[in-house]
Amino acid sequence: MANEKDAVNQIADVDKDFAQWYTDVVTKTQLVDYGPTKGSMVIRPYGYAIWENIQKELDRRFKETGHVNAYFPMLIPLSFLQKEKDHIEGFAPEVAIVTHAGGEELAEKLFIRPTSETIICHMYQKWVQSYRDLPILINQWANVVRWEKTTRPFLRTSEFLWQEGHTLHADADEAMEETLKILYLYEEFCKNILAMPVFIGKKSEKEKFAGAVATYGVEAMMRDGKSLQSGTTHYFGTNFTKVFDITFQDRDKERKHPHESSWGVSTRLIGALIMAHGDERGLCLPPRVAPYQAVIIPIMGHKGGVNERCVELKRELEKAGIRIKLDDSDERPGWKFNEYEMKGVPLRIEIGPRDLENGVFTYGRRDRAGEKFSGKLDKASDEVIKILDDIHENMYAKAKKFNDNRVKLVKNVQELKEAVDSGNFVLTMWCGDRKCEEKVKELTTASTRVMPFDQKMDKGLAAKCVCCAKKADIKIYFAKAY
RNA sequence: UGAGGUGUGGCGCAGUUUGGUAGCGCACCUGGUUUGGGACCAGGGGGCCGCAGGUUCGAAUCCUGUCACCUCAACCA
Repeated sequence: MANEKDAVNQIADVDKDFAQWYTDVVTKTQLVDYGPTKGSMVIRPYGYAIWENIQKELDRRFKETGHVNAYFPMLIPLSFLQKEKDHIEGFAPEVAIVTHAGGEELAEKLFIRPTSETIICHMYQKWVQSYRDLPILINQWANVVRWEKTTRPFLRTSEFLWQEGHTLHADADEAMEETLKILYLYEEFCKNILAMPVFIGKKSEKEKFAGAVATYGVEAMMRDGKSLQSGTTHYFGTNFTKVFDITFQDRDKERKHPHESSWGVSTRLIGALIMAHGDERGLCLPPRVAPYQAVIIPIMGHKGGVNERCVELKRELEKAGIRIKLDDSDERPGWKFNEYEMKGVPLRIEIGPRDLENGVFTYGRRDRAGEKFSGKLDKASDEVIKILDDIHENMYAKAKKFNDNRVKLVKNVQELKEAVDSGNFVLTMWCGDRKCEEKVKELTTASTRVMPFDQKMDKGLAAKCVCCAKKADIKIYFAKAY
């Protein structure tokens, strides 16, 4: 941890050293701290509160679309991992294995879930007999462990928190519909809750999940122009249901394998919103997930009933459903202004003797730092709700504009390289050959992100592959990725 | 895994080249004055220098090993 009380002067310049800025911000605002084992992080209360708000909003959406929550074990027999060939190849290198327990070596070793397809399919096999048992629409909130070579708080840690939905359907169409439904749900969530515009679409064969038939991605642009995969949904077909021998008897009396979908987002979303909205002052939290949506700072609190009025206002705003903090500590106001800006609190309310005389509150918005505004004290809760919504809209609009300005249409590898090197996504045409994808990666370090659903030809593009210049009809985003 | 860097009170760092009683700023504690963009005065507490060996009369400093973290690259959900 950095100096926790005098940190704002110590965060790196966001434009000069973005990586250091990120590390500084996540530690100095007390979102997170490093754990004692390799790549582990402690999510501190200020960071965990964001996760709780994300959970609340997502969970409500899952339930509204018919899903239920369950919990499966973290330790899984090693043999389960080996059933699906691509799955084991994809995950084996990063799986942690438990070999001893109870003071003895285990007869069958256990692995710590890096994801739960195997254990969940094992259980589904017992639960599914008839078409009447379908669909199964289960989500799980859990931790997973993946032994990564390099780690960064929220972006890639050896253990992280996520939700994973695993659904079974009687036919392919329904499973695919589910896969896309959740993809759009994630997009809507990112927009309306995180104020973060995202790029959605289908992943290339190279980038798809180990064991999936098709993978769809939610990609977010960070302010260094790199992409962060912020969520994925997968259509598994019958890949797992076959190897786990899950069958049901259908209306037509035939025994069939159900079709499966799976989808997830993780604490990486916290990293995404930090890097999408942050600036030179530190965090800038979207109001709908901010631990405190507003902070009240009394000025000369002992004078003229200022403190008392602040307490009253706090109660009033709480009653209106606003997450609010009153900071009546001994620090000076200027110190608090800077502190809460660094911590990204969307709205700062200042109340001093002068405000009380005029029946107003003075406020500062994090999305327009430096400016000051004034609102009517007797209508505070209505005003605050309006301001918070406006902050959300403004943050989204800012981010959208940023994204739009940083998507470049390119026709060859040279243009592609120049664009991604100067912090852009590119939209281009691709022939579909994996070799071209790999070559671009080798030459530019940029990888394919998603193929947007709108495949209509852009005026600025030609039907020739960005790499081999042969006929190409796939429109796709490339970007450097986290 | 490759290259580079860093480990010294809670945090940020100096001290290591040239071994000789561990220092600075912030934070913290006590008292007081303060309060509209990071206050001030006075007093005070806290570290054997990542860890393990070795050299030496003597090691934060030299040698060997080891661990952790950071950055870049590779890999990856």
